[in-house]
Formats: sequence, structure tokens, C-alpha cells
Amino acid sequence: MAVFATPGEYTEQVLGVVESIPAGRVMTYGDVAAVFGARGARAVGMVMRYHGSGLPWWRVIRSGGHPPTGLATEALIQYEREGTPLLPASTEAGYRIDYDQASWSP
DNA sequence: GCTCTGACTATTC
DNA sequence: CGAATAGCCAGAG
Repeated sequence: MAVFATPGEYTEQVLGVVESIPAGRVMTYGDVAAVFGARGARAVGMVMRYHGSGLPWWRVIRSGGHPPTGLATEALIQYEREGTPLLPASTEAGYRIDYDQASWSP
């Protein structure tokens, strides 16, 4: 389906925003889309899935500071390596991102 | 141009 | 607080 093999303008903008996020900072899917005036939070996630191989996808999280579905463990490794502020939580991964400190705006 | 999918979000029970 | 529901958007077939 939505394989994103052919990046459109929307995809290109998502890639640009994600790559501009500095280490130790994060943005929600909705915020990334909002940067270029869009609301496609789900579409942003699909871009990550396909282009994640060359992007700091762990710097893009869900609302409330929750890590990406099915990649909480992989993301945790990156957060600890970059010193991203985390907080304990009763989630599947057992943690969540400290959005108050890690939130970033372009 | 319609249909289906999904690394989402907000609301309601 | 967790599960279910309903909107949401972009791109492929």
C-alpha cells in the first residue's frame, strides 16, 4: 500500500523537519506535520517507517511522550545514548519521554 | 476518482 | 488508567 517509494512534497517536508531535530530533543508526529502546516500525523509515521533507515526516527514520538508503536525498546537505546530526558511510566516499554524538557520547536 | 492501509490523536466508556 | 471508537491525511492500486 502506502509504500512511499516515491516521496511527494509532504514526505520531503517530513524528512527535512525530522533531520533538523537536534540530539536530545523530540517532537510529536502532530507537531512535525504542523511545522509545514499539515495535520497528517499518520502519514508522518508512514514516512518514518519507510525512510527510518536513514533518519533519527526515535526523535519523533507520539502525543504525551510515548515512543513509536513496536519500537519502544529500539528507541530507548537511542535516548540513553543521546541523553534524551526520560521518565518512568506504566507503559509497555516501562518509560516515556520527558516532553516538557525534550520538546523542540524549529 | 474510489478504496484500503497505517511508526497517529482525541474522545468516551 | 486501559480499551474501544471515530476522525484524520497522504499515497498506492
